[in-house]
Amino acid sequence: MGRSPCCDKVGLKKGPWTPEEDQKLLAYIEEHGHGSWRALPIKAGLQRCGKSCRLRWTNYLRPDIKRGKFSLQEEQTIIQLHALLGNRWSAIATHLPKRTDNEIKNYWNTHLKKRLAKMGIDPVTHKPKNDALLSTHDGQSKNAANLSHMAQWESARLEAEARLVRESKLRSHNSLINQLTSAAAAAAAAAASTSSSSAHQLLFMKGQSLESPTSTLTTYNSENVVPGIMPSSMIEFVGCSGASSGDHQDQTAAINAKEEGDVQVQDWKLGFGNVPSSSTHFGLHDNVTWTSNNEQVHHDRGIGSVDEVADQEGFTNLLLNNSVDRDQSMSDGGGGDSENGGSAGSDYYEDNKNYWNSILNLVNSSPSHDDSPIF
DNA sequence: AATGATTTCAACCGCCCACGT
DNA sequence: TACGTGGGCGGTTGAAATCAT
Repeated sequence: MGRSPCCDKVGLKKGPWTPEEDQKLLAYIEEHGHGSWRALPIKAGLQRCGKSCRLRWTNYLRPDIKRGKFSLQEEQTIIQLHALLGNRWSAIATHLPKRTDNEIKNYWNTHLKKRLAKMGIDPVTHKPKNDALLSTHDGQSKNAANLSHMAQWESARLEAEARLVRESKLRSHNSLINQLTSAAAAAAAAAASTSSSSAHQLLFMKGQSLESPTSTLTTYNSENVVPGIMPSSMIEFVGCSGASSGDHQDQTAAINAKEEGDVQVQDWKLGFGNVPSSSTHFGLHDNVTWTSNNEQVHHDRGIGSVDEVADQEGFTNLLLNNSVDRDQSMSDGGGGDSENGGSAGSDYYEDNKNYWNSILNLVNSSPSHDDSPIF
């Protein structure tokens, strides 16, 4: 049906905001709240359209915005949530308090996307570009069935969880939560009973809902489709709130990770099997302090070439690290082989477990309960 | 120091959805 | 049910900053 412009563009200012305009907007909102964005500019004495005012407020002037460099934890969260949610920046932003969707989007496009690409990971699908790596291990077929079941089950569950988080922000209907959870479980059980022959394909479920084995869940919302599932061993979410308190050494190891270093694909390949947990320690703690809110305070330091390498490795290894947060919640999936298992298949399975668990932790630790809007 | 290339990010644009009438 | 409106979202743009030569 088309849409009329949000405002009459004639005579309205565009482009960068001046400090005076910022001050007017801030003062007005602080006193009155934004109310109707369309009506706001006139009331506030601004020659801007309401949409521009809203954007300026939400992306820049809002007092609860954290600006500046993204921490490693934030980077990991973005990457994992992007694997889960795709380019749904606002949904991702709900898991990163004080960061705006616009900022996250920009950071993804300018930093993380390129970094993943350099690591040999397709930033769109979160699949390794050379996924032959995944199919040549002896003994892997033994785990394929379990993996596919687990992947399907978790995918279904994650869809429900992600949905749940969003819904809970809009309204707190516990009954809906129960419905979604049970629906996810039921659908997943049905999906698992029809597992295909290719665990590989199931693990890396494509972005289209038609290709998703969990598409049965879309009865309640088609947008829940998981757009891309990252190879599970690639990323271990170290800093999720449920298990982060003891991991500051690992976190600090890669803080200040220098962007666009020479990330070796070999690193990724290595990590796909076994990454020694000790490899994530670089002893850079001196340069970072942590607040009680788990936020980092960066101290100035020169980053020499050695540091750059170490930092980049830190980022890489934190992405690849599979040593943290062993979780028992998936005990029905893999027959109990431990992290000490030597076979590539076992590691592969274990890594999947960790990846899914980390995302579950991430979703479960959603900040949705404490980030109420100011206005 | 000058210049061109590249990167960053604030801001805009157009589309979509929810809601009211 | 159809339509109008407001708000939100994701993609894109372009000026400014930074880097490389």
